[in-house]
Amino acid sequence: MFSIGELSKRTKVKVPTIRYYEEMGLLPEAERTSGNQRRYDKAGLERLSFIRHARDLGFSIEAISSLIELQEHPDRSCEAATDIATSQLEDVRAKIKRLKTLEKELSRISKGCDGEGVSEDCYVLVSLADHGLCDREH
Amino acid sequence: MFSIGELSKRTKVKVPTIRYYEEMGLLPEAERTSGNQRRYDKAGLERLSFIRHARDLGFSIEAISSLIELQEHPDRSCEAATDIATSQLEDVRAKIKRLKTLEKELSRISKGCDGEGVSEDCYVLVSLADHGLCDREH
DNA sequence: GTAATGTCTCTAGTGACTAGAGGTTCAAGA
DNA sequence: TCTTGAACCTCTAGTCACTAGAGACATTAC
Repeated sequence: MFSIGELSKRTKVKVPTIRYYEEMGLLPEAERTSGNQRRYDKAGLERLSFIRHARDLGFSIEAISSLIELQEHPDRSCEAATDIATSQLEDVRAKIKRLKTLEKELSRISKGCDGEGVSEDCYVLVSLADHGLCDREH
Repeated sequence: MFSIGELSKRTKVKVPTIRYYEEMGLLPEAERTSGNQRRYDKAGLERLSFIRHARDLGFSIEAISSLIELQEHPDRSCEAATDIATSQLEDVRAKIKRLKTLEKELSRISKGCDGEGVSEDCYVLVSLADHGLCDREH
């Protein structure tokens, strides 16, 4: 059994974040010492590692809740889990697409001014003011 | 002179968002009718279009504040503006990079399970539980 | 026994909005 | 001119996933 600080070190999840996950129901309520401090075991460590891994991959708290629920019922169909993963993948792909468009536009705008002139003539400011100067929709 | 609803239509920025921008100091306090309703003119329209365009490109409210400040002093050096744009571009590139790593990992994980089995054997759940199964750091 | 560090709960703040309540003003038609 | 209904007003609170800080209590090492 180890403390919340120890769990934090091992998982690299900050202490207040662990408490937050407990409050959100991602972690079960931890056992307590007589002095009311949380104590964790291997199961707690594994659960938090799962959460951290999923968060790193961008899954929402809500999605992680569903994934954990499934994990706790090993006999259920895992369709929901693959659905969640697929939709997360689609989200990520959509974000990449949008960011690439932004990148092109920002790069074009940035190149338009070397920062040595005066703001009146600055291509950055001028192109923000006039959407018509953009190459494409974004 | 036109109303906030009209301004909203023309810029495609929602009415509460316009009020929010005013509160944040991005828009100057609007003129009011005798009945206390906001009225805008061409200058207001241009300013809001600038903000909207910059937000679409992912600039923060704070960054936009600085850009507007520069815009209002046409004689100042525009170095700060190009700096802001460059750093926004770097941000976007960093995000793309991270998302691409996620995409690879998510795609690998997704492919590992067709959703037809039972959650105990689900590769999605198993790989979230065991970071060691990942191809690379993310 | 004492001091340092860790932990507890609770509240409030972040960014960029969004939603809703409850009240007032405006513009168009009868 | 009156009425109706849409648009407008302010204010508060909620979103997401934390993060920061206050003030009090517990644990651990010496």
